[in-house]
Amino acid sequence: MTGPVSDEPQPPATIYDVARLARVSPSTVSRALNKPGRISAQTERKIRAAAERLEFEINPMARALPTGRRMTLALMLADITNPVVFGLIRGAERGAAAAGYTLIIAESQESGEAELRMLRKIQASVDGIVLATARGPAEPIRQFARAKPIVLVNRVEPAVASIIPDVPGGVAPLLDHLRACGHANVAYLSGPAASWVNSERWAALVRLAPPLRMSVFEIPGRAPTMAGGAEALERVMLSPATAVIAFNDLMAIGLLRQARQEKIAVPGRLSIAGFDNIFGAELTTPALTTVAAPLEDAGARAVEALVALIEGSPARLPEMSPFELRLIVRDSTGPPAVG
Amino acid sequence: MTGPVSDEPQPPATIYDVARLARVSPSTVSRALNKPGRISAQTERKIRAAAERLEFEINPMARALPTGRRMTLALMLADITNPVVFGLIRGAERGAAAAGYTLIIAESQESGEAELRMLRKIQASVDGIVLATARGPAEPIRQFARAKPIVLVNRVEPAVASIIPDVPGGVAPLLDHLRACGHANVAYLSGPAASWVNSERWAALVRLAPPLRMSVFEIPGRAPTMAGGAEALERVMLSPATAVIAFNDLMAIGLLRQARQEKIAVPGRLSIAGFDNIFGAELTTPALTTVAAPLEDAGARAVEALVALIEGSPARLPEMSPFELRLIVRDSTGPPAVG
DNA sequence: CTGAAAGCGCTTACAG
DNA sequence: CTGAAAGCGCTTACAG
Repeated sequence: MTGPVSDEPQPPATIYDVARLARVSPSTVSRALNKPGRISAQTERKIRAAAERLEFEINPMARALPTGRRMTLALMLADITNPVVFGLIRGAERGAAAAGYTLIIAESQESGEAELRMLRKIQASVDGIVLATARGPAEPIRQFARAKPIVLVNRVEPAVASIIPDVPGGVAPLLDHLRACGHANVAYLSGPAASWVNSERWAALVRLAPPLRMSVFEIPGRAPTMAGGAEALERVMLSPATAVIAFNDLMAIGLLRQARQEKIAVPGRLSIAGFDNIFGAELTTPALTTVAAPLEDAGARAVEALVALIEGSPARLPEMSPFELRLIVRDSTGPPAVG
Repeated sequence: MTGPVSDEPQPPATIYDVARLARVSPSTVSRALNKPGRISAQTERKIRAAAERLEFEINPMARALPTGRRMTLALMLADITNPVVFGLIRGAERGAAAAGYTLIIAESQESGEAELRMLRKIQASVDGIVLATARGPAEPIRQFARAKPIVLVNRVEPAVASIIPDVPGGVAPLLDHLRACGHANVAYLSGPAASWVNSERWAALVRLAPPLRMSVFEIPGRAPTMAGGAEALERVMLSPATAVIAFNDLMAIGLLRQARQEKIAVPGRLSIAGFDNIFGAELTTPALTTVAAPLEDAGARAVEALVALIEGSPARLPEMSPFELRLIVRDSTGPPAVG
């Protein structure tokens, strides 16, 4: 009396329905669907046929309860509207799908407190978390990592798995390029103080500039956005800089457009470079010189590492080599005009 | 013997832990946390204090089982890398957070089959689905909508809630603008055949062009991407068109850049317009004329409607007025050069 | 290889 | 207002 599958809405089939149709016990259905091979071939066939007929899909919530495995991962971002995160999202999404996990996206809105709140809230819903642009203090993050698999992107904390860029490897060629163009005074238009990448980039500049006989100084950005970049123009023009390295492409584009609007020649009067190579960086006039990061790849690798952490031996952190940065020279950098 | 909260990783507290600490039964804890007011104020205070002390966070999977409420929504997209979806994602994310739901993002990769597969897969994990760029056939979608709350964006199906743009309201001003510039032959560089918006735009052109004494014809796009737009240039130049309306900004930008590369004057020889006003549309040279859609707002409204469907009376569909489109004239459209 | 039973962490009629 | 009990849909030792 199971009846044919009708067109009318029906509650989704459970393993009990499948069991009844296949004339076995629910436990056997569970085994057949989870560990193929541990069951007689014939029984398994019967069960699969029944499951198919009833369009059975396992209820992930019900499975999660006894096993603790939610088959869900979270990607935590500081700001989902920044184009830089698209690659990360796409890569993480692909990686999660490949490993059979569902991905949820969470946003901290550039706030360390919101970050912690979200972390706490989603904790019970996910098996692990990729913390892509952590802004919060170190201690809570470390504690979280002890309780639940976490992979950091663009940040390092002792005893927490992380995947980071080879920052000096990206900054050096950029600085070389600017030096070769003839720049001696370079401003760094900085990003969020809580950003690890921001500090690292500044540190790399400080270390690499002197040997090249270049001066560097920081112009603090108000926000890592186009508006933040545009606002900085005034201070840039007051400074001795002939070239600006911005924390990210968004700021670089904002600065570049503001300069164009004020008839300041780019790159003649001011060379401008960014980081990330976001969508849009090649669309500006002049097209933006930038340091590209393989973010999609990084997102995928972060998820892979996370899955390894979840499914593997909890003892040791996965090995992760830094990802390579690549200088893309376009038209927004060049020799300073003389005079 | 509950002991102080230690720094070491501990399994998350359950309502049983809270109950023990507060010296009440688990049922009372559940009530106190879910329906404040139905419990004596004193007991409730005790329970809240205990919950706080243990950093209790309700286990959403466990709650979902008896209630069927997962507090999770899905946003289903055709392509997560298209910048046009960012607004949608952001709006949906905000809407979901505001209503206390978690959002998961799913991607169909422009395939109707993958769409159905994903739909089936996530069904048990979510309370409802925003289907933002449905590409699949109508019947399965309608069936799904009968079993589970669904809100369509950019598509209509009988008896399924949906939120759509006022397409003619966006196409008309664009056509007027091109007519005023002096264009008589306009090509429509089309998008995916399965896209409702694509058909509607074409339909609007067909209806609105003749009264303006304009000719329109379709040039089929291979893909709704920059590459798809670039590829179309050859056929555009073979045609009598002096202006092209592209299915979306991505295609318009691809076409525009290809034209620039081949030294074809934009807008002199070819005026180009797109739809959506994505990030990047104002960065091109010339800046792109486009029809902007309030996608963030649409995403938020779609989620609101979905939540209404989930929590409200299941009988009637929420009323939803179409969202307004707005022509943004920039520099990629203008009078055709004579000769 | 297969089944009966207990349990995952909640909620909610049902009593009191 | 509060508690004991049953049940949500699974999984997994434990027997056989």
